[in-house]
Amino acid sequence: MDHPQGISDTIPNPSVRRLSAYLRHLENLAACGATRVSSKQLAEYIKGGDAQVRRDLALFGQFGRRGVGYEVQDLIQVIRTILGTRVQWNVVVVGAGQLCQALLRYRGFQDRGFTLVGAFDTDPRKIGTQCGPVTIRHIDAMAEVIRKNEVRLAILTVPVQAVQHTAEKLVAAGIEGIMNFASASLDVPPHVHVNQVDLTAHLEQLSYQVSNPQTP
Amino acid sequence: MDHPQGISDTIPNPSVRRLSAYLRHLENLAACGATRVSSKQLAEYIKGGDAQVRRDLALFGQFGRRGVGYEVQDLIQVIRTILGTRVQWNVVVVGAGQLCQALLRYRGFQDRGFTLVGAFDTDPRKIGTQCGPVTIRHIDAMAEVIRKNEVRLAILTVPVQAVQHTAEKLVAAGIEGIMNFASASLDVPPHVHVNQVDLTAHLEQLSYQVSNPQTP
DNA sequence: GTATGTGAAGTTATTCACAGCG
DNA sequence: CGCTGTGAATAACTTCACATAC
Repeated sequence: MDHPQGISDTIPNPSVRRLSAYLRHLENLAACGATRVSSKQLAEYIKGGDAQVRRDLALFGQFGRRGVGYEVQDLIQVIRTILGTRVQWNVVVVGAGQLCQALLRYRGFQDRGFTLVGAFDTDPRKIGTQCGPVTIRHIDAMAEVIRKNEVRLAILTVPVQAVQHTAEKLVAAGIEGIMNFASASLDVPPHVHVNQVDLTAHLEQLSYQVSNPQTP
Repeated sequence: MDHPQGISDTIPNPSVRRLSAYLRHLENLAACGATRVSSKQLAEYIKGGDAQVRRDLALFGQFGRRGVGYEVQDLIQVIRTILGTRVQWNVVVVGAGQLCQALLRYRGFQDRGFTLVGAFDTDPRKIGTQCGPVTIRHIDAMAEVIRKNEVRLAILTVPVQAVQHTAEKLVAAGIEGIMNFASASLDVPPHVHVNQVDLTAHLEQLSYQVSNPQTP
């Protein structure tokens, strides 16, 4: 389906990823009291070209002013609308290790549209522990928490052996998006989206880049 | 410069990222005792096509056997050679919060070529704390640790306001690659590589995907 | 039969460059 | 003038399809 104006309803994946980056910079600018921003400034933030930025933003409408730039607050709202984070998302964390604790205590999620409403584990020693704003509960209580809080997103920080099995529980409970920190590919139904976060891979990319200096 | 055989000495960025994913799957396979793998199997892991996998692997030589597949151990060695992780890298962490603790206690880095040799902060209450295998030290001791251990990579987990200033200290101490968890773009000399890790962005991608079901 | 390696074709994404508006 | 929005050109990446080897 085509939109009346030249607005595509299918946004290229690289653009969607960059939208998050723009949003981070806009948040920083807003915190500093800036009201306007140019494609040039946003381009510097993502270390890309200004044409790239304008293309990305033009994908879903025209709200820059020629000769002037973009309104910071407007752009924040527009990007949050695209990303779906003008509404608050409830999120659960499964696997109550150190990483889970770090995530639960991290302040940034809340302001950006994500509320961590529960954390689960099977280890009896962890259950009952208070961790930031939530208490660790047994994984058997998970489905109920997900249903009652209309949770659609989950963060998986369980060990690699447990990850597929846990993902299945999440899917059965109605979860539609999973951020997975374990190094295993999840087998889930097509309507469930998985986002793999591999911290080792990030170090490996650096190792590659540092070992191959010609790489730009 | 061209290589004698059809081997490019410049590997496309998406391919380098996939190499890490292949490596994770190969590690899993090796742990299960598998000795061979096909492009089809690797493709399933990354949810891509088998031609893609073969292209990626053919970028740096031919070591599959037609009609058979690839040797798991060989492939592990080859990919680690490309990524530069057959040698061990010493890494420091700056910013001794919860995330730092999670990273220091994470077992996966060591086996994959990364040894965390130090962690630093400015908060006097944190200094002296034992955290996994290392003790938190004052940031003034950082340059010496980096020099003595020939550290080239660093992980930044300091708050966003401190990040540029801390990055400069790292660069001055000779660091060449930075994994940055703060939502700010670092201004560093061109020989220093930065890898931005934005956990909020990952949730935003999921939010977008879940909100736009038609997206494949 | 099975699975790789790779030209050729196709697709997607980025950059150029400039018209158009403030 | 400055900065956006965008066709047109370019570059990057992916997929097809098949010869080749086991």
